[in-house]
Amino acid sequence: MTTPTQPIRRTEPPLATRLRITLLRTSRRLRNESAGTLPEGHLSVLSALFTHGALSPGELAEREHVRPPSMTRTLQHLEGEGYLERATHPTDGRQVVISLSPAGEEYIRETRRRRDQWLQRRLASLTRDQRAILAQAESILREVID
Amino acid sequence: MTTPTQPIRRTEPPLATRLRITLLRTSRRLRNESAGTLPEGHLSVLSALFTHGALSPGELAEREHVRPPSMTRTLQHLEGEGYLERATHPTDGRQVVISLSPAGEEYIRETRRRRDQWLQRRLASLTRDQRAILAQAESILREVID
DNA sequence: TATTGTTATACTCTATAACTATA
DNA sequence: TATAGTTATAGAGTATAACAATA
Repeated sequence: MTTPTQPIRRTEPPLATRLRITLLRTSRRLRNESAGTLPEGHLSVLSALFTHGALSPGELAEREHVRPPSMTRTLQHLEGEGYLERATHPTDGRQVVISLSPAGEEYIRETRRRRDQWLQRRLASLTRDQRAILAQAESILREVID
Repeated sequence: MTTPTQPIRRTEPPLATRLRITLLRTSRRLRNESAGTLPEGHLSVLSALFTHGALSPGELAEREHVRPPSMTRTLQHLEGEGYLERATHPTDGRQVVISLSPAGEEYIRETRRRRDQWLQRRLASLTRDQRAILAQAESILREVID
């Protein structure tokens, strides 16, 4: 039993809708590419340390939008895997200073390398003009989402 | 103690790297927009039912890349919240047919509406030419990631 | 007394293994 | 005997509450 009064959709969805679908689909695929089996939240901690240098557990918890006890456990795991180094703050004995170990730095570099490669393989078939459009679109998007 | 031999980076990163950063950042923001507090995996189930119509638990498990017992629990929760309807297969008594309730359909519609609105607000300040570039970029990206 | 971080404990989501019902 | 789904149980990850150490 069909519904003959319902017309087949011919109009293109709005730009925001098209972007939502394609951006979320692309990011899902990108996130699958990784240097190992660390969950996304743990990877995100390594990434923050890679980008911003040494941070305290409290700063990491706030930045990653998790509670301090959750960050404690995440850091314990990452330290056990050898991805982190831990030091005491030079002047404030309460604080702990977390930084990436060489292995942690390599993990994040390798993950980014793999994600870039995944994308690059898909961009390889494009023309110069198509790449230019993607480059311009990236700049536009980066501007408006900040 | 600085490293004076290390030059400040002046060159633009490659296109794939720029896209990776901006697409992942945008998708993270988009995923924050939702009609409620359902976790991403549950939302994804509603979305699959919205797009593909009625599906069995087994089909949903495969499509969502989770194991059948996990899907059973997800469906139990979503059914308890009133987002699903459950029926027995007309010819195969073993199978269960899952479909969206009106509330489930509204949940997914509202989530998509909010995400589109979030994006739309950010696209509002763009020129016609900038929108055209985003539209072309979306088509290009959609082609290459499929 | 306030702040930083950890430990204790519970809840959620997912997994593997074992079980029930139907084909 | 094989298939679809559920129940039993365990393992991650995150949360709140209580605690220890330092400012």
